[in-house]
Amino acid sequence: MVSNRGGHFIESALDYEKKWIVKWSESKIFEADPNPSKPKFFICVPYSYQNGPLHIGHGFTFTRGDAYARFKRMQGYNVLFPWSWHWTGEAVAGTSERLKQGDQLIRKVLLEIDGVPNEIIDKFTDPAYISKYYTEENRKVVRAIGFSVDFRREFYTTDLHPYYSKFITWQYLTLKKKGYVTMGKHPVVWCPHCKSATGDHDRLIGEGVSPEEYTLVYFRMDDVYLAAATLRPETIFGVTNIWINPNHEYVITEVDGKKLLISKKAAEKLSQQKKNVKIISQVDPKKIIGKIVETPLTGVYIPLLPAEFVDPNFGSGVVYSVPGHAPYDYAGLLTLKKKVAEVDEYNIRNIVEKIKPISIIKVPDYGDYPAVEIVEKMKIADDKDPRLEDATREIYSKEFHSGILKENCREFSNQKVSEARENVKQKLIEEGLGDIMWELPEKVVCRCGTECLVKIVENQWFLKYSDPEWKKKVKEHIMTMKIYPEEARQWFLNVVDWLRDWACTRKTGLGTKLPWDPEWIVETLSDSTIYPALYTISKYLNRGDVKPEQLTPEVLDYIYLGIGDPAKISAKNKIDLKLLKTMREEFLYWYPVDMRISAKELVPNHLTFYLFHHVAIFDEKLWPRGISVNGMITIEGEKMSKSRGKFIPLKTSIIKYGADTTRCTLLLAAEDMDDPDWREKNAREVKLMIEQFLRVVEEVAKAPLVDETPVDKWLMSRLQRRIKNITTYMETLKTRKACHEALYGMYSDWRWFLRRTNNTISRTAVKFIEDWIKLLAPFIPFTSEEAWSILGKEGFVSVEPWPIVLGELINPEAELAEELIMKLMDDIRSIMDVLEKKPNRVIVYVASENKLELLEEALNIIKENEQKSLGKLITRIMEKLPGREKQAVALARALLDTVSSLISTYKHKTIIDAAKNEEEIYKRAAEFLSNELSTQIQVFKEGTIGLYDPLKKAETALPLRPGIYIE
RNA sequence: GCGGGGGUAGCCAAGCCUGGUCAAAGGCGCAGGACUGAGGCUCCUGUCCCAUAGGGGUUCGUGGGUUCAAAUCCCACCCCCCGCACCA
Repeated sequence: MVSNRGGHFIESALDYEKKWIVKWSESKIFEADPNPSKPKFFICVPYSYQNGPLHIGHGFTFTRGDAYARFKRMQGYNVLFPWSWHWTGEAVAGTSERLKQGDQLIRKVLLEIDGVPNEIIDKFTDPAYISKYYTEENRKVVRAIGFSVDFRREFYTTDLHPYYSKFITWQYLTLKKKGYVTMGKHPVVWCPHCKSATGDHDRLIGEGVSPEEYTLVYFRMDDVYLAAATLRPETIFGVTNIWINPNHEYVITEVDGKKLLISKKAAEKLSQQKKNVKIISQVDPKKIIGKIVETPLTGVYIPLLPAEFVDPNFGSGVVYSVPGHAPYDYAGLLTLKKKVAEVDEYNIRNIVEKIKPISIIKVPDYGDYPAVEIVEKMKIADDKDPRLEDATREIYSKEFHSGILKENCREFSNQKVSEARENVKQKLIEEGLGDIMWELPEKVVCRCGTECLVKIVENQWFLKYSDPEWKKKVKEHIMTMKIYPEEARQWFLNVVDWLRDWACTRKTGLGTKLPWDPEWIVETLSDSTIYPALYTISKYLNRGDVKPEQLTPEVLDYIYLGIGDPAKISAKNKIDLKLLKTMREEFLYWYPVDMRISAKELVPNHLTFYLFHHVAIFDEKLWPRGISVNGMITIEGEKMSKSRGKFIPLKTSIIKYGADTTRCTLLLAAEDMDDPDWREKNAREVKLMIEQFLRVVEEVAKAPLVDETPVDKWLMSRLQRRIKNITTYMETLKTRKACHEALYGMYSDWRWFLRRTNNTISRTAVKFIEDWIKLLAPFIPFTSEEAWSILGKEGFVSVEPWPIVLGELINPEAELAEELIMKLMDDIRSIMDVLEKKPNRVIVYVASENKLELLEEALNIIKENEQKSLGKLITRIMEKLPGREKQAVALARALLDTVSSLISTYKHKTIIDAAKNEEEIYKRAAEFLSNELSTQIQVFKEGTIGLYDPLKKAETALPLRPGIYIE
């Protein structure tokens, strides 16, 4: 067990961050034990592979998880947020191997990017040491960034860990028992030199290339079959001849009792894919040119012709020719017809002349012979033209997606090309006239420099994800889960559909041995599916209450499945009965997992496997309840890459900016499945904002308080809206919006408040600040704790109750009044801008009472028929204000604008009341406005006797839209 | 190719599901002003084009369509990112 010692903190940028790490740790507030009086919430993130330092990409996902955990904790849930480390896999072993071989590049990356100290790097030749080293390092980072983890439950994977492998052993025995693990074979990209599968990361050339399935089609020539490899077996109805390359070596081999004629290279390849491949004899290809062979299924006799475009290193080195539908084949014929000498040498002139394309596929946009058409259209003259690749791709794709076999295709006639392909293949194999051959579509070269080929690995263990019943259960469960964002749900469903059996064992690397076949190790993605269940009991194991060897399958059967008699199990395994029952209860208390948060790259693999395994093993009510996925980090707009230096360890940004700034910058970077972009500039801005927040709190803490200010009601009302929004956003994992509103939204309200009160702070305003601190606590917990203590509060804000909306404090009247003031200020300003001169004074004319009816009219009209409201309102205005017909249109439009902007936020009555109080509202704000605008503001009501109104602006006044005169 | 996501003003990035309140939130950058010994920080104002009274014009990848009304709905197209298996 990796020790759980504290005290080794990395240097954070900020002293107060270090302080709170210690306080949290000492107070144990994040350690979670079952508490029947509280609702539980189990949240987790996938553990990270320990082959390098945690980087800001991890930071993004994990901070979302932590923010959510903190939010739920403040909401009163008993939150379990555990942590562990993934050691399983082959990559670390690869690093060790490369280091042993003296690979300077890997050494450089380890030293310079990962920051491994020079004096210990030689120990990295031991894979286990690497994972151990990073686990120790990364634990410090997890603490430093303030994740609210219950560290008592920590573990790491593989059989290097005393009890993890016991858990995996139980898991695989259970899966096997239920029939979800089967044995089979599968093709892999293989290095003949290294004698191992060559994964993407182990390749010099050919990243992303995977084996493709070709069909071998057998053309009989006496007792030998020419085995042509094709991606399009359905085209054998259009075959006119066979191509071989006369300038290369061909052999006759015996495969499964049949004699096949293929290129020498193909025979070597095939020997990796089939048992008992024997080379019987060499064949001189020149000597068989012109011979006639029999087509399978149709029995048609066709000739064997020479073609240089046939690559003997690809496929079987034998190609059957379909000139009507394959551009290469048609071009091959054209070429051959021009090579008079060669044709005569083989004495095949007669044969060649007679060959005509055969049309077998109907396809839109083309006639009977698409290959002929495209070759002619592109003016391709011979089979060496590189554009044949494009032509082939075009025809291939077109025919696959929209082609239908014609009447001359026997029982396959009228089938879609996409269906017929599979059917013809099956038929050929059934009849013993075909087989499957795997081939790499592009060259792949192993890191060792050897060219790779495809090998069929035998006796491989698979997880049977193809099982339709299993799939069905998983899909049904996906339909009922909480998935954020919603778009991910369809993705999951697609993945389940598409998933094939998964090779779940490996021969090399770190991991846990397959219990019934210990020469295999359970593969990395397959040993990390239901481990959240282990968290529920791991604290007892870490404490030594249960010894690893006591974790037998029957003990785990009881804890996780409730199978067996606890008394007997207790006696047999010498586990205290009470403890055994406690573990069962604790598992049932925490399970299921309520929320798992991860990057979207894990949707097609880990997260889906996670669902499959839970569905396979546990009772339905223990299946995962929620998943949230997020995007993947880019750095300054570019993809993360160690070799290009686009890599920022979390530790680096914590040291540079502090933990809270790092957290907040990440959270603000993206939402849903969008990819967050880390920009140093953003981090600097966020840091300033956090400092500003702390300054605000300090000022409030010192400020003399008044009992009340006129905008308190407004402030409290705004606060309620903010609480509501932030809470809703958090509930749906909209962490960016939530964090943004908590930081910037709250700040903008606070600024307006200070402006309006001329920096006077009331007791109510302190309440606003308190809630602000709480609302920020999930995102910037260190700063929030610090702020909480600056305010003189006891305890930890991390465990304070989350603010709830107090309905009685929602005050639309107050909000609308402020909105009117802002609007008036804007209007006055925009006029001042146009005037471009310093005004002496501004007079505001509030509409007279008799215009209130117009407002009401406008509200009703909009409500009832939004379509012709303008016309109606114009009519009403003309009735109401006779003699003002000229202005009616403008007035109506202005009124409608004003009203329609308010109607969605405020109730009818609120708007009317505000209009009634309009004069009062402006008069109360007159001093404020005068200061803001640096001029004298006077407020009068339209119709006041002796009103000073040189521009007749009072007449233009409408309710909620006063007339303005500037001089 | 298949599947998923996306293209919004100088940049980043909301809005799109539930059409009108959108010239379009917020942040940055830039400009002006306040504060300051000066700066930094902070605060205010402006930042598509035109306009000497709160106005008008043209914008949300491209092209069509639906609608009284479209960044928002529908169709087609172009472009970008991610995953596609034995790799964590």
